[in-house]
Amino acid sequence: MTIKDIARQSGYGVTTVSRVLNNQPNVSEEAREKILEVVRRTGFRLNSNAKRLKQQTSSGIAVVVKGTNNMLFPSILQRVQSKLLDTGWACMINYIDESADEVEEAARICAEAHPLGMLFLGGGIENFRQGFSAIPVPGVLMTGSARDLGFDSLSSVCTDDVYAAECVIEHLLDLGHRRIAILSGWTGDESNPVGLRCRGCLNAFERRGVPFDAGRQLVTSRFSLSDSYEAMCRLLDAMPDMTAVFAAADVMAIGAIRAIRDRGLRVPEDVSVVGFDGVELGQYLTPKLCTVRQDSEGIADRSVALLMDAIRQGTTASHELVPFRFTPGESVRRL
Amino acid sequence: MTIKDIARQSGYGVTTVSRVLNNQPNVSEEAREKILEVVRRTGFRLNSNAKRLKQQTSSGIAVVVKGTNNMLFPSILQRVQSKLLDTGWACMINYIDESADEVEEAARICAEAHPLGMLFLGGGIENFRQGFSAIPVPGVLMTGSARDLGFDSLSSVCTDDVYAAECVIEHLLDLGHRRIAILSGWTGDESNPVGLRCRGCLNAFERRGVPFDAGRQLVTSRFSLSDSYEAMCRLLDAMPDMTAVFAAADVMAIGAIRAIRDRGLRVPEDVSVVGFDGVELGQYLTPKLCTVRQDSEGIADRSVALLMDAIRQGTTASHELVPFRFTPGESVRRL
DNA sequence: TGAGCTTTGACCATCAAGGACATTGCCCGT
DNA sequence: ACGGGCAATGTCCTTGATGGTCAAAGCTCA
Repeated sequence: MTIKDIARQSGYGVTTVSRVLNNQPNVSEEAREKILEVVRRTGFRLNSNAKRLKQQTSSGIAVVVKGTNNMLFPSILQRVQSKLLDTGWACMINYIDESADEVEEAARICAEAHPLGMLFLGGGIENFRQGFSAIPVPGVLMTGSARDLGFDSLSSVCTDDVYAAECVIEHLLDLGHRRIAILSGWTGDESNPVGLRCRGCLNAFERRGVPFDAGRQLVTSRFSLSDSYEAMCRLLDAMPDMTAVFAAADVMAIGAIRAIRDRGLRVPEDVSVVGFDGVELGQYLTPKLCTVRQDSEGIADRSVALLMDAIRQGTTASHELVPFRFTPGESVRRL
Repeated sequence: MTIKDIARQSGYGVTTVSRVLNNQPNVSEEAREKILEVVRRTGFRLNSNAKRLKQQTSSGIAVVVKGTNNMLFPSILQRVQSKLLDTGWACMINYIDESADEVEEAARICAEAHPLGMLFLGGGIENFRQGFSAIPVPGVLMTGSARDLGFDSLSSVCTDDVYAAECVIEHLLDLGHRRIAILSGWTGDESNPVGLRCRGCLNAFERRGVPFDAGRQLVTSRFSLSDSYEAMCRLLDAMPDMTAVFAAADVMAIGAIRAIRDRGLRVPEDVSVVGFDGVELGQYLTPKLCTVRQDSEGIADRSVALLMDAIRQGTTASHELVPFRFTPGESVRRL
C-alpha cells in the first residue's frame, strides 16, 4: 500500500494525493474528497521512513531515564510526554540501569533513531559524557546543571540543589539538631545533583560552625528502598546518638524511616527525617514527610521549552534553575 | 554526511562501506580497518530512515502506558526495556492520560511510527478498541485479559484478578470481618482488571453468604492518592461501621490509610486495609501493607516473549495468567 | 603462461514520498 | 477570437542505503 496505489485507485496522480495528505493548497475540493475517501476506505498511512528520508527530518525526541526508583520521574515523564504531544512529535523513552554497558547500548539505539533532540532524566553529566555526547543534537539535562561543562549543545534545568540542601540543614540546626547524619546518593561527581546536595550540607555546617565528620556521618546509597534501608542501618551503627538524618531523596527517606523503626526507634521523637523531592506520597505517610518539593511540572515544561527552542531556532544552550519549596513536615521535631 | 562521503574519504566504494557497516563478508581486513577509522573519526551513522525504507522494516516497539500513578509501572517498564535492549530494538513509550483525545493522539503517533508490535500497560481493552485496533501489528495487553474479545492479534498477560480478589475477601472473612468496604477503580468494563477484582469480591461474598450492598459498600476512584483519599472519606461516611476495606491498588490503599487516620481512626485496630499490586513500598510503610503481590517481572518477561513470537513467527494471540502471591501484612488484624 | 577460481568494487535499480517544473485546461479581458 | 493569467494536475528527479549484476583484479595450479 503506497501513495501510488492511492493515486491509481482515486484516478489522480501521486502529487495530488501527496498534496491532499499534507493539507497543501492547489487541490480541487472534488479531488480532495475523492482521495480522502479512498484513504479512509483503505486505511492508508504515509510511510514515515520515506517521508522522513525525503524531508530530512527524524523521529522526534529521545528521552533517557536512568533509574526507575526516583518517585518524581513518572510525573515528569508524563508532563514531558503531554507537552510533546502538542507538537505531534514522537517520544522515544529509554529506561536504563546504572551499569555502563546499558548506557552504551541505549546511546546506540538513540543515535540510530536520529532524534531531533534528547532529554536526560536522572543521573548527572557522567551519563552524557559516556556515550551520548557523540549524538550531535541539542539536549537538556533535567537533573543537575550542565553549566561550565563545555558542552554547548547541552542545556540544563534543575533545582538549586546546593541551596536547597543548605536550607534543609539550616532548618535542622535552627530546631536545635547538632548530630545530623546524611544519607546520600553517589557523590563521585559534584555535577551530580546528589553531589551538589552534599555540598550544600557541608556549606551549611561550615557556615554555622558545626563540626561534620563525613567518614562517620555520611553514608552513600543507591536510589532504592532496600539500599537506603541498609545504608541507614550502617549510619545508625556508626552514629547511634544522631538526632536527625537528611536523605537525599524521598525514596531514601522512606527506606531510612523503616530502618529507624526496625531498631525500635521512633520518627520523629528519636530521629528526625528530612527527604528531598517532594513526591505527593510523602504527604500520605505517617508522619508526613518533611522534604524539599521540587517543581516537577516546571522542570518538565522548561526542559521541553528549551529543547524546542534549540531545535527550532538553534538557540544556544542555557541553564535554568527552577524554584523549589521547603516543605516542613511531621517527620521533624524541635529538640 | 552520507555513506558516499565515507566512501570518498576512505577511498573505497559505497558497496564496500555498506558491507563494512553491516558486518557482511567479502571485505578485506585492510578495507574494513580504514573505513571504520573514517567512520569513527567523522562520527558517521547510517541514516536509519533510508535504511528502513529500503529494508521495509520499522522502528521497533511502541508501548502505551495509561496513567502514571500505578506504582507497579516503573518496574514493569524497566524490565520491558531491558528485555528489548537485548534485541537491539528501539522502544517508543507513550504515556497518556485517561482522556479520549490523548488516546487518539497517541494512537496516531504510534501508527505513524509503524512499529513492529505494541504493548499496552494500564487500562483495559477499552483503550485498545478506541484507536489502536486499527494498527495492524501484534499487540500484548499487559493488564487485563483479552481472551474472548475477538482480536486475534492481541495477546494478553495478567494476574488472575478475579481469583486474587476472592482470596483477599476470603482472608478478611476468615479473620472475622463482615462489614468490608471496597475502594475500586473504574468498573464500567469487566474486562478491565479493576472490574475483574470487583467481580472476585462479589463472588467471594456470595459464596460465603455474606450480604453486600454495592451502593453503600463500594466506591470508585481513580488511580491516585488524592482521589482515593476522597473516595475513602465518602466510604467512611456511608459505612462508619466498617472493619475492613479492600483497595483495588496499593496506591489507593495508601490514600485510604491517610483518610482513615485523618478521621482519628487507627489502622489496623479500627479499620483493616488490604491493597493490590504488591509494590515494594508497601513493606516499608507502617503498618506493612497487606496486599496481593503481582509478579511484575513475570508480566514483563512473558509479554515481551509473546510479542516477539508474534512478530517473528507470526504466532497467533494467546492469553496467559501470571501467578500472584497473597502477602499478609500488619495492616490487617483478626477481629 | 594462461585457464579457472575467488575476492572485491563500481554501477544501477529500488524503496515511498516530496518538490521543482511542465503541462493542461479554464476563465476572462480586450 | 485570441492570448494572458492562473489554478489544477502530472512527470520526473531526488533523498540515503541496499543488494544484485557484472567486471576487474588477484590468486592458484597445470
